[in-house]
Amino acid sequence: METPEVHNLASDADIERAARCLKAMSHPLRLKILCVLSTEKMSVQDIVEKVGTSQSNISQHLAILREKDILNYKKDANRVFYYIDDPRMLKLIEMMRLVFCQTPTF
Amino acid sequence: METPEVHNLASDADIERAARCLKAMSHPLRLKILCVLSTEKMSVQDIVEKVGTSQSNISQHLAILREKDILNYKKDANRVFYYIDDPRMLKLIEMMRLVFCQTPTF
DNA sequence: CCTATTTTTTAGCATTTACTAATATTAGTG
DNA sequence: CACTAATATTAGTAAATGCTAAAAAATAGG
Repeated sequence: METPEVHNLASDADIERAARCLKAMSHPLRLKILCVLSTEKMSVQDIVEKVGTSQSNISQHLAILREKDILNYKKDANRVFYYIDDPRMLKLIEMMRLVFCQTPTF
Repeated sequence: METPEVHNLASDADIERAARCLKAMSHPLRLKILCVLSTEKMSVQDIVEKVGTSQSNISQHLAILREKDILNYKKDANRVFYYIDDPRMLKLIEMMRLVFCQTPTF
């Protein structure tokens, strides 16, 4: 009996946090946004063009990522530039690429 | 539109696949199930005890993970043992642990 | 067969999600 | 100020999700 409970995402708090983050990443458009932003800071308009859906839709997805602290942003005059601040998030995205793309993985 | 576009989860197909997988992992109970199974094969009953919700609920979550090919299973008499088959999935879970737990982040 | 145990499936319902269309806000420009 | 461009917000609606409770399958043992 593991009394001290080791289910290796240590605590339930960790689990909740991770699940919330995964959920935020688990929509195709949001994942694509993250991929696009993993290499460069970008304005909403640019994201709209790269990702391809309505401006309103992108904005709503950006809001979700923003609220979950997955994206950060900086206003510049008329425009808003979004970017990924947290190195852990970058690492995670890189990991996804490793796992989900045409990869020999090991 | 799709110019030779590198948004680094290579294709939209990759994105869809990754998003579907992430979505499957993005529920606290399912994530906990995955964590628990990342070290050992386990019967449904054992998972119920480790994870903690109704048996029916666990079974439904297992079905979701199974249908997305995230979990594999083996029947043994009365019982069904679930396990993670894909080494990429194991790698991903390990990654989550690195990113979401008491982490040095790098 | 009858029964007990383990697991899956189903039904019903409340909640959340995602989208479109329309409107509002913010900032720059003439 | 009026006008335009960029972004955010709101409202409405259709679909998906997650849960509980109840019923069904599957398997083993007497």
